[in-house]
Amino acid sequence: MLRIGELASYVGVSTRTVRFYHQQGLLPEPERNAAGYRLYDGEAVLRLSRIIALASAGVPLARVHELLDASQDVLDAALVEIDEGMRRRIRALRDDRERLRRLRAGDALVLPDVLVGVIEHLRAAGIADDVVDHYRDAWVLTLVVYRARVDPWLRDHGAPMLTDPGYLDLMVRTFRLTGVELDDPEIERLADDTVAWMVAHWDSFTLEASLDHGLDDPRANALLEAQWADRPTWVRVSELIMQGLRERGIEHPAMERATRWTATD
Amino acid sequence: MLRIGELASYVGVSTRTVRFYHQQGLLPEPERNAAGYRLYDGEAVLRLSRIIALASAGVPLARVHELLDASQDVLDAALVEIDEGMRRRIRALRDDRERLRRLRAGDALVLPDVLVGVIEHLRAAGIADDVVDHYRDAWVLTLVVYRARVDPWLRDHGAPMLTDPGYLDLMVRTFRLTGVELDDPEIERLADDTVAWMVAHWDSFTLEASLDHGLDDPRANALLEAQWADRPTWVRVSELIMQGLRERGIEHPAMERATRWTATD
DNA sequence: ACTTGACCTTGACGTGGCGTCAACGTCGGA
DNA sequence: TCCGACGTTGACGCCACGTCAAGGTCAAGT
Repeated sequence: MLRIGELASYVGVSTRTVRFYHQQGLLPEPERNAAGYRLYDGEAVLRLSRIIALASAGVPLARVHELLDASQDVLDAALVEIDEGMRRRIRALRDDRERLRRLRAGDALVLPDVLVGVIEHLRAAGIADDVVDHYRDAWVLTLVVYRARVDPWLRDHGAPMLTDPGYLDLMVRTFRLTGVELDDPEIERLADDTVAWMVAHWDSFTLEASLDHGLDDPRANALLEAQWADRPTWVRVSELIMQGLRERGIEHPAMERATRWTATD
Repeated sequence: MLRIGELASYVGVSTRTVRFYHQQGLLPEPERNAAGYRLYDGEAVLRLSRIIALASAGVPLARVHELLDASQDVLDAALVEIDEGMRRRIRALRDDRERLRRLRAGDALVLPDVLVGVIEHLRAAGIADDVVDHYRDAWVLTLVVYRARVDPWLRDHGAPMLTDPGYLDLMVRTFRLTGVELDDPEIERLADDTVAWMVAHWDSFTLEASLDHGLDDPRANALLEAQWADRPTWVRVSELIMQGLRERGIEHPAMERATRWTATD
């Protein structure tokens, strides 16, 4: 007859675990010797082995309880279901791991690939880290509050724009302006060039669709605008772009918001 | 400014989670309105997003706490380590799942493939389920108490024996004897044939090595013998085989144990 | 002005599968 | 006889929240 420590070491668990299984009613309490020590036989070893086999496969103890005395058919059906659950858990873990990988590649937060590309481009172009961080944070905020509306916009309009080399150049120029005086002549040149780029490309991804993001939650917008408030040069560029577009006869109700976003994106 | 419910729904967690993060010091307590409601700004959204990004990737909150204000280098190093941990967890889950799969194929307990094959052969040969179960349980017990010594034995000697069609026939005949009278003439015939098989095959996997399992823990052996005690025909076959081997001049200190095991295996 | 119903507050307890004391009794070998 | 390893029960701890309970507040509609 085995004592609890021997039993436990045979099947590779702790004595605490064995006693816990007794307490849960999974393993019947065996006979005791005069001192109150538990004494186990081969049957206990077998039952405990079955419990461990199921539990170590991730089956919750409550299910183990049901399955120990179930028929083979019930057991088989349950095992299929448990296997499916494990498959899902593995996939979830793999997804987590993939997110983690992109969390490294994608600058410590999970952003769509196209934005990660933009951010890397800006860093490679020598834009200061804190400036890029600020831009990244603006996107994170936007995605947090508008994920459902931004995802399709990014796919349909943002991606072609944000991967266009000409537009990326304009962005780099915008970011280089951070902190300069508001009457710097480059600001006006940049706004003009951006308007020119937009006009040249707007046939390909129609104006209205690209401008109307549908970002219409006032509370959320207040958050987002606060994020831009301490970047006056960017705001100035936006205003000039908006003005330039109006001069060319382009108007839209969502334009004020839209130009702010497309210009500094 | 956002209230806690808006903040929580933006980032996709419960209000309880946000309050919990406050309690843990992960997220600073924001200002309150006159009624005591928490009011959040964009910075809180960003910090909470970072927490969620890490936590939902499986990083323990204690680590999240460290990493939130860590340098990029420290963060990167930690993420590599966390990724490694996730890789291990995924592999462990996959192993569990594989064990679960074999737990179904392998008769509700995890046995080496060669034994699963034997058990399936016995079932296919029409041996009653409870008899096969008993045999399987004997193996489970053996593996539980002698895993380290049985695994190499199985690999070197058990596997060739237990996959030999002639030996499998002898096993089927042994199992068919379960429950017959001890003076049934088939018992003696079977013992003779088994001795003949052993003598014919013993050159190929030397006698001593195959007989000496090294199963020398008396407490464990008592368990195992109890498992055989209620199968008198099997024990009788063992004795006759041992006797037959002795008549042919084959002796070994471990023989009594060994023959019991090889004969009824 | 009043109601309604959704939201907010703090605090306490529950979850699962054990780990880890604490405070004590027993066993086996030197 | 003594020591150290082992056994007993009971209670609390862990993690990341979920879920009441017992109230107070807010915004919209009547």
